Formats: sequence, structure tokens, C-alpha cells
Amino acid sequence: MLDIKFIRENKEIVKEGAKKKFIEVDIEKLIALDDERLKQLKEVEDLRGEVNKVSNDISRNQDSAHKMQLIEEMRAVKEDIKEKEEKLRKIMEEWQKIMLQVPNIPDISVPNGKSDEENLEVRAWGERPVFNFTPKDHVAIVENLDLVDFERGTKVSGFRGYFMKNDGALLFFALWQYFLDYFVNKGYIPMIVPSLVRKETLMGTGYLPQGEDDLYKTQDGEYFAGTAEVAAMSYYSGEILPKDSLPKKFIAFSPCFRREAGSHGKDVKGIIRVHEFFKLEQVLLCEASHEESAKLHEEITNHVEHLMQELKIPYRVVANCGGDLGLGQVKKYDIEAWMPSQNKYRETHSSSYFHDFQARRLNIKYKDREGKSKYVHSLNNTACATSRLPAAILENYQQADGTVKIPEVLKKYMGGKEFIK
RNA sequence: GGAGAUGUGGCAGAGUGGUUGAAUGCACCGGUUUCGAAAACCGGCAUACCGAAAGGUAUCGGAGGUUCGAAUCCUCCCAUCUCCGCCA
Repeated sequence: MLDIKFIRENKEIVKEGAKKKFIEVDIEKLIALDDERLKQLKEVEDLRGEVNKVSNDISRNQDSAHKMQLIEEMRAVKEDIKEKEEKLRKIMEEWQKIMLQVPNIPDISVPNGKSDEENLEVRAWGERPVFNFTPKDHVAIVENLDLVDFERGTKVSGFRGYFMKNDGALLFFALWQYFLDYFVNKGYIPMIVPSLVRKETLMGTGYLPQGEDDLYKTQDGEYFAGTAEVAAMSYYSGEILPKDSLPKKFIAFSPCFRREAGSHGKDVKGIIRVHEFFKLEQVLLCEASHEESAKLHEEITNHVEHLMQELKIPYRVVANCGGDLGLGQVKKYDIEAWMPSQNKYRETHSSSYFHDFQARRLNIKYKDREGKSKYVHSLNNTACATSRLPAAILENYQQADGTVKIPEVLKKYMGGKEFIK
């Protein structure tokens, strides 16, 4: 959510921003509606003021005839108020609807473009592995080594279902622990957060109303979140935080659920695109300063790059183009791991910042030095998405004999073993 | 799932139809005092929106309703607590 005042004063910037994100929203209509809103609000408030004033007079008035007359008059005014309130209610409904569609403004450094194909490579790291054999894709690897059971996964869970098994299961645990150790050591607060969440949390983080189709919903009206960001961000909703407690840095773990509506043909095999996976997510709240947001954005991206380097997975960082940004995002980097079997990079991490877009919707504030309350800024980045990261590891570390070498840094988390065989 | 109780400002806690946006205490901020501090005393201290300002409007868990007037009465919802049931 943007501030309506900001929209009014910067409508050209807002329009340009929406255009860059390829989002249709009628700013002129919104402003016209806001004019109506202000006018109607003033009328209603003036009338209410009159009623309040006369009501006071009534209570003090001793002359009962005069009293009756005033009461009669106020009855009439009340009818008038009712009518105007109804009008205001209708305006507000429409106003709210458009306000929820207004996207945050992308940063000047965000490249132009419509889809992920136009994302811009910022930097790449690592030597792509050279194989003296034809590298298998991760699906073949996990099937050979019995690390994942897809058949029974489908039998039990349905389309895209899977069981992690044997060293496959252990690899997940090892990654979680390795990443967790790193972030806790950096001062992050570890959290296990709910996946089953109320609608407000998804509105607040910007996944609703637009993303309804990609979310699972219960018969009681709750939703299953697609990322730990949702619950972690909502943790402080409606609260005012002490200034010196910022920045807040969470490393949040949760199962993640995605319907993957509209991507039925994509990645149908394997564990790259699944309905249910697990994620460690970095979620940050900081003071309302663009510099601070931008600085922390680089920082949370660097954390992941460092870990990818430790794991020795070749990767690149892309700056996502306007059309590939979410509604609330100001800027986003994707970190993409090299997938030898596909001979290309695949997204494993997504790092973005929002300014106060989410905080406005979630109503998370802090008091600044002058005691004025301000909305916090928010950021998040994947730390470790199991299953995508394991898929990249398996492909990059595969051996000619079909086994998989365990990355040096993970060995101690997998019982000191050298290979998955 | 059943029964009961409760929901007021940062916290505690008054307030059951009329100058109550809300007593009081604590916390917090400023001042007096002090070499400095504590104590004491004085003053300030919710949020949002409209307005250049004066000022106005709204908010006492949420949404409706009754009334000239609602924190206070009515209806529904939500949350919390206690007991019972069920489950782990």
C-alpha cells in the first residue's frame, strides 16, 4: 500500500512505476475518487459536529419545549447523515479496491522488461563443473540413489508429491542446520513460523488479493502460506517497535505450499517445482530509510552468495526487470544456481525490499528520534529453499559412477560421509 | 464440541446513557531543587484523518443496531481465561 498523499503529490511517478511493472491501474480515477472521498468526509463530519454540539445543548437545556424542538431537528439531520454516510461507504469501497492495486514504485536501477527473460545478469560466480560423462539431471540422480520416491509421493500426496528418503532426507536436514548455524551466528533470530495463516497476513504481505489462485485455502477460511515471509512479517503486525530494536533480523523456517496454478506444464518432473517444500527465509525490518533498505538488501544477498560460494555451487545474480517484480517490491535480485543438466541457471533464491509497502498494510511502526511514529521498512531473501537447492547440489556434485560427492561444508552435518551412494 | 467469565490509553485499573477521549496509579518526557543523583514538587504525555490555523471528526476487541446523545443498552462476530469433553 502506498500513502494516498504520496500518490496525489507524485501521480506521474506512480503511473510510470506501474507501467514499468506492467500493472494496469487507473491513478486518475483513484485521485478523482479521493476528491469525492474528501468532500463527502467533510460533509459527514460537519454534520456530526453539529449533532454533537446540539446534543450537548440538549443535555443542559431546562426548557422542555425547546428541548423537544431540538431533538426533532436532530432527527432530521440524522437522516441526512445516514444518506451521506452511505454515499461515503460506496466511495470508500471503490477507493480501497484501487488502493490495493497500486504497485510500489520500482527503483531507478531496476531494468526495463516484461518477463524474467529480460532480467539482467549483475554478476556470476564459480567454475561450472566439467564432466567427462554426460551429466544426469537431478531426477535421474535421486532415482538411482533412492533419495526421493516420486511414485509413492504421487500415490500419497498427489501431483508433484514426493518423499525425501535416505541421504536425500538427511541432505535436507544438513542444509537446514548448516544455514541455520550461519545465520544465528550472524545474530539472526531463529523462528519456526506458522504456514497456516489468516487472510490478513497475506493481504498485509501483498500476496492477496492478486495471488488467490496460487494459494491453498482451508474450509475455515485460513490459507497455507507459500513462504515463511508471510507469518514472519505478520509477527509484529499492529505493533509499535522501539527504535533501538531495529533492524530486526529473522531466520524463519516453515513448510511452504504453492498451487503452481498455471504452471502445469513446467518442471513436471523432479523437485524443482513442487506443491510443498521447506524454506529458511531471511526476513528483516528496519528503519524507514531508503539507504538503510538498499544497504541491507545488498547484505542479505551477500549472505546467500557467501553460502553458495562455501557450497561451491556456481551461480549468478540477476536484477529482476520491472515486469518480473511483485506488487510491493521496489527491487529484486534472483540468485540462480547452475544446473548442469539444463545447461542454464535456475532460480534458487529471491531477494527483495519493499520500503514501507508491507508495513503500511500490516501496520508495523516505530518511533523515530523526534517521537514521531513511522512505518518500518521490510526486506526478505530466501536463505535455503529445500528442494531447489538440493537439486542444484546433486547435479553439480555428481560423479561418473552415479554417486554424489558431499560438499565439504556439509560433511559434518551428514555424519562425516564423503559420498552419497 | 459444551458451560461460564472477561476484553478500556505503554502497563495496571475506574467508569453502566449526557461537558468522559476517558478518573487514578505506574512507566515515560520536560522543569524546579541538587556539586551530581535519588526523593519531592510543577508541567506534559493515545492514535488516525480533514484543515494554513483556530478547530473539527473518528476510535474504549470488531461489525451492525437503538437513541437527539453510547465505553455504558441490544444483536452478531472475534480473541483470551476457567471448567468439562475429545485428542496428542
